[in-house]
Amino acid sequence: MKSAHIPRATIQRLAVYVQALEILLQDGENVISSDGLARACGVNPSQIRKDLAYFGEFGVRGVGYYVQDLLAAIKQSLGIDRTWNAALVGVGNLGRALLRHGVFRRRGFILVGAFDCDPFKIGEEIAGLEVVCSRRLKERARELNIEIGIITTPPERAQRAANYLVEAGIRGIVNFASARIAVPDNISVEYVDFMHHFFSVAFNISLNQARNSI
Amino acid sequence: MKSAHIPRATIQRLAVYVQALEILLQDGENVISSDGLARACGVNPSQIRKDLAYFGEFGVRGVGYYVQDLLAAIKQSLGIDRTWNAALVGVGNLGRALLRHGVFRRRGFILVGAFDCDPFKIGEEIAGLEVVCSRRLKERARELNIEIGIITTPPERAQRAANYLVEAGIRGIVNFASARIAVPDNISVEYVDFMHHFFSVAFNISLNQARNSI
DNA sequence: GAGTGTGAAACTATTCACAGCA
DNA sequence: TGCTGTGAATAGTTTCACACTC
Repeated sequence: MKSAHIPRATIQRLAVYVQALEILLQDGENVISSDGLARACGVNPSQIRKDLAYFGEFGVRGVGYYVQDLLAAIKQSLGIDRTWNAALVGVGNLGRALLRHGVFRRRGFILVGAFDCDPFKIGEEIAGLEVVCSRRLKERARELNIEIGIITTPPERAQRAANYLVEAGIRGIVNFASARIAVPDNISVEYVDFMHHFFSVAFNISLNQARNSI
Repeated sequence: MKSAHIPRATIQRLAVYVQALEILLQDGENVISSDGLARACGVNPSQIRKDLAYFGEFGVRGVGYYVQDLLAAIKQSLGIDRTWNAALVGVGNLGRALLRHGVFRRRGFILVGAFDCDPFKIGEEIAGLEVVCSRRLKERARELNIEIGIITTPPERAQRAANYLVEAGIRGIVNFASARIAVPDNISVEYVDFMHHFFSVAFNISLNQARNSI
C-alpha cells in the first residue's frame, strides 16, 4: 500500500504495538501473528495488518511477523529509530515529575533543558538539569539542538511558553497545559489533557449507575 | 435527539467545551454562539450543535447559548456536577506530582487516599495525605467512599494495583501505567499514555522534514 | 495449513445545508 | 435577520472475507 495520508488513530496504535513488541522481544519471542499481537494490544487483527500496510509489507504469509524486524520497521516508520532532544518549559509539580520520569530517556526522548520564568526556580537543579530562564530558550536551543518542546506551565502562560519555543526554532510541541496554543502550522502540536480521562470515567460511572437503577 | 449511545469523541469534546465555557464565564460573557464556541475550541460549529443534541436542546435560535446554563447542562450530562473521591496507587514521581496537582480538586476530583506497597514510602505525607499500604485499600475505600482509582505504578505492577482497586469496590480507573489491565467489564477504564503524544510529534516532524526535502 | 495483504462492506463520525424558531 | 437543531451527504475508520503466498 504505502499510502500518503496515515490516520491519526493508526499512528497512535503503532505506539501501542511498539510497547507490546518490546515486551515480546524481552520474553524471547521471535515470531508473532497479527492475531497474537492483536490480543496483546486489545485490537482487531485486521486492524493491525491494515495499519502496517500503510508503511509496507513486513510479514511472512503463513508465518507471521519477525518481532525484531517488525519493531525496527515500526520505529523507523514513526521516526523513533533515533533520539530526540526536548526542552521542558514550566517547572511546577508536573514539570518536575516529567523531568525525573525515566520513560522519556528510555524511549529516546532526551530532556536536555528545563526552563521557567520564576526567579526562585532559576538555578535549581532537577534530575541533573539546571533550571534556566525561559527568555534564554532561543540562545540555549541552538547549543542543545532542541527539536521538541514540552509545555507544563499553568494554562495562562502556555501561549508565552509556546512563543519562546517557536522562536527558538523547535519543530514540535507536547502541551500538558490545558489551554489551546497558536503556532505556525509547520509546527506539530499534541495536547495532553488527562482531565478528559477523568471526565470520561465520571461519565461512564454515572451512565452505569443510571442503567442499573432502571 | 437525546440518544442512547454517545460517541467517545463527543464526550471528550464536551470536556473541552467545559474548559472554554468556564473561561467565557470568567470573562463575563453571558451568551455564546456555536460559531464562537467552535472558534475557541478549534472545532466545527455544527459539531458542537450535534454533540449537544445528544443530551438535549440547550440553545435559543437566533441567539445562541447562555454560557452559565450551557455549562451547568454539560456538567450535569458528564456527571461532573458533583465531586468524586479518588485514590491513587503508586507513589512514584508521577504519583507525587498528581497528588500535588491542584487541578483535580479544582475540577471536582478529590484525592482522598495515597497507596503504595513500598515500606519506605508508607507513612510518608504528601499533599496532606499519608501513604498507606496498598493491601489496606479495601478497608480504607469504604471509610473514604472512594469511587475512582488512579494507577501510577510501574507497568509491571499495574495489574496488581487494579486488582486491589477492584476488590475495594471502586467503579472506574484512570491508568497512567503503560500496561493494559484486565478488570470486570462493569468497571470503566481510561488509559493515559503520554508517550503516544511524543511518538506522534516525532512522526509529524519526520514527515514534515521528508516533505520539505523533496 | 496457516497467516498475511487487501478490496469490499459495514460502521462511525463529521460536515453540509436548510427548515424552523426567537 | 441570526442562529439553533437536524436530516442528508460526505468522509473516515474498522471489520470482514478471501485470494494469495510461504
